[in-house]
Amino acid sequence: MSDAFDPDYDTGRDVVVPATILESDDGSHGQSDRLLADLNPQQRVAVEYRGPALLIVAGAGSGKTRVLTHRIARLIENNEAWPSEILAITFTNKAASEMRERVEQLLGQSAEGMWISTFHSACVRILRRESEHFGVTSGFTIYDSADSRTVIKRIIKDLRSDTLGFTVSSVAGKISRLKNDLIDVDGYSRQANFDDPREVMFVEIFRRYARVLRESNAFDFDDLIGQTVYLFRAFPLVTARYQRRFRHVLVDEYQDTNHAQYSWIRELTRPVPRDVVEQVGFETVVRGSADDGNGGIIGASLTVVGDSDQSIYAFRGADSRNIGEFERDFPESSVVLLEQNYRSTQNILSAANAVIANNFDRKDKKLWTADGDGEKIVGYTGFSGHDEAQFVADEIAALHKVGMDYRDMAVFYRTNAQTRALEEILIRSAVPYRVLGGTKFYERAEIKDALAYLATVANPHDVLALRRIVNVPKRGIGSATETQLARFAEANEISLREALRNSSALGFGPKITGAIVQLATVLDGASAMLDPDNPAGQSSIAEVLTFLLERSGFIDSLRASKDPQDETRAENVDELVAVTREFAVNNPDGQLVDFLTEVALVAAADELDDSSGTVSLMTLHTAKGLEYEAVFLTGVEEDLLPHRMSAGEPGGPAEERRLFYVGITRARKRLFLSLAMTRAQFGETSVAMPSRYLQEIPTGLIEWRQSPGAATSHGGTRSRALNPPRDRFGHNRRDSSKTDVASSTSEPKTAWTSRITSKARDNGDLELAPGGRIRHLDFGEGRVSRVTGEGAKRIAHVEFDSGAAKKLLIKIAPIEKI
DNA sequence: ATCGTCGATTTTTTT
DNA sequence: AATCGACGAT
Repeated sequence: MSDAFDPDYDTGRDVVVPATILESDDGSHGQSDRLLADLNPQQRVAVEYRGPALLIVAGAGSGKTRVLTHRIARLIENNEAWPSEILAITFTNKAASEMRERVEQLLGQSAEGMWISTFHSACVRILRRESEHFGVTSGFTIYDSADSRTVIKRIIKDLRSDTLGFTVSSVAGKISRLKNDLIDVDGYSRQANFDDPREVMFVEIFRRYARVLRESNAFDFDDLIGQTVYLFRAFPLVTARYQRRFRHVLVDEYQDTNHAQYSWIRELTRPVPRDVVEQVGFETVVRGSADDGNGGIIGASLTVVGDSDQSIYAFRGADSRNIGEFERDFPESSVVLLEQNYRSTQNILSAANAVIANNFDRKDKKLWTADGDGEKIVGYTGFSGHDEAQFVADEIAALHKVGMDYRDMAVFYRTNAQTRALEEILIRSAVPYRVLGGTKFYERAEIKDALAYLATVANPHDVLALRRIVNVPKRGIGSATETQLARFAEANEISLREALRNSSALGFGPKITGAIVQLATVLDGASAMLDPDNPAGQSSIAEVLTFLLERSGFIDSLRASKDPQDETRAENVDELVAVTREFAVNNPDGQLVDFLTEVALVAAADELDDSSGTVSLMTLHTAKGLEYEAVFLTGVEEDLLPHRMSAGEPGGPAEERRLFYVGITRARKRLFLSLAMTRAQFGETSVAMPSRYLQEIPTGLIEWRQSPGAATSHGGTRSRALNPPRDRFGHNRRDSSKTDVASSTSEPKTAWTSRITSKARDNGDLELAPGGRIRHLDFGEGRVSRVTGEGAKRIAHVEFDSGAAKKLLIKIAPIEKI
């Protein structure tokens, strides 16, 4: 995203009122009717209403994105606003790009100049522009939560605060909550009780944390919002440029905004008083409608869309009261209610309505559809998590058989840990799937290492990044050496980076000194490659990254390693280089910091690739805002949904219910609710109880393939009668006898386990290494050339003696070592 | 400084 | 089950 943005730019061009505006007063001109034609009456009001503030209460699937995009398009098409006067805030990057696309589609032109982005992206953009007002440079690093935790971990260790019961997560959570409430160290200490040693310690931790970030020229996620609010409040003249530019502010998922985000919106939509206008001395005249008639500028028009029933982020500071109190906060506001649902069948909606009705402190709202009841919700109680997973896999296969695309199906779960069983079974059942937001690509250690190299180049002050790579690959720089370097830097008041360069003065052994100086040279060399004054010209990000990876020895150490996983890691790093190239194509003017920003702000749902043709697996949180033809909501059990951890928290069970509600309302045609009677966790198996939320669904809406009661009282025998095995997947038939033999020793005498194991062979963790020989049932003997992938998805690349080269999924391929 | 082993601890959700 | 940290051996 190139930043050719200037807040003063082009808002004032429109001193002449376009003729279309005069015409539009009676709402009857032809051109824009196209934008209203396919809207219901409420949606129309939401699109056409003009006023200082509008709250659109949009039930699930009621077409809120449609309303927002049409509203924006209409503002533009009617010449009520220039594209640059629009600011639309969404929750994820995916939602933002989707909205941009749809607006462009409606307008038939590019939406250039509009800001359609997430809170965090918008804040980064503002902060980088205005960084001169802070003690940071525009090249600041963004610390993700893992980075924050690393910093906190070191502080806790240094201060030995674990003796007072401080843990990384408790401190990280508290700091995050404070920042979301716009409370900084000083603000906190003002009301802290200093008689309490824990309080004193916390203040000290908080203070050090803030200092580390400041010295590292870094912001954490929460700072991005909080510091922007601070900027808005402290520098009215700066803020006025944004307040003047953005005449129409639209916010999606308003129920998930926290206090900092709320304040951000508040500041941005404030009127600009006359004296500020005069001080700034805007060169251009403001659009007539923004003139308050007294030399000032009226506040921007604010449109928020939300549904308090879908508020599922209270745990991290989201305050759905923001939506409840909108009318009080913005006195001249209006409210539009969207209840007609265009997504799901009535059976699904009735279930959702019945469940959410149990939350008492809500405005009553009932979703309805004109599209009929549809099929019943299917319920299934498995005996174990694996049995449940098998049900999911079977139903997916059945749906696929009758023509449903894999990409139209999704499996939801409360916790990421539940993916294990699901993945195992889906692999065995040959169902193509993707896990969204599991261990993300950018969270892998080797990727974070490579990115840390880039971060040290982009931001030489970034101590965390430098410390991360100082001994990666192993250079013989252990903690002792590192501590000495840090002390040296502090004593001489130089940066750690500078200390590295001058390390020969420290009297380390020649080997270590050489390694340190070599690292400093590589980093400086990379910096030079990006120097705009470099006579050789600036290098691309990919070139810099490749330079760093090669000269530092990082990539070689991975390639030379004996650990077979390092080969995969090297491939991941190569993949990262490819990502930088792709970034350069999409962002011709993109600088290194822009790349690092983009990488830091990707969310789980952003990974979604609609064209992938696979079933999507994700947590219920990630699922918000998405929809699928068929949805499998798994693990509907007590202690899981609602989660055990939510029980103690005030409002916890209600929030969990909303989570369940969000899951239900993602489904268009088919909804499957499943649970297991026993679930493995911490490596132990415990008994699970059906979720209380299940009882809240009218019994007539669910057709139980195996009800919780039946599963308990009749053991496994009943399940097969009710749920006869379907035939599919003939490809393993030939070695089925072998599988039976292998599993017969340990197989309990219940029918349900055999349902799973007889399906496909399982080589489990068969160890294969490059160079090894194997025999394949069909292809004969061959040599393994390499092994890629991890866990259940490990793939052997085999060159068969017949000459054929094949890639085989190790877990299920009919192969054996020879 | 690095590697290996043992034991503790973990799992709620994420921009 | 799997990761992480502490500790001891090399």
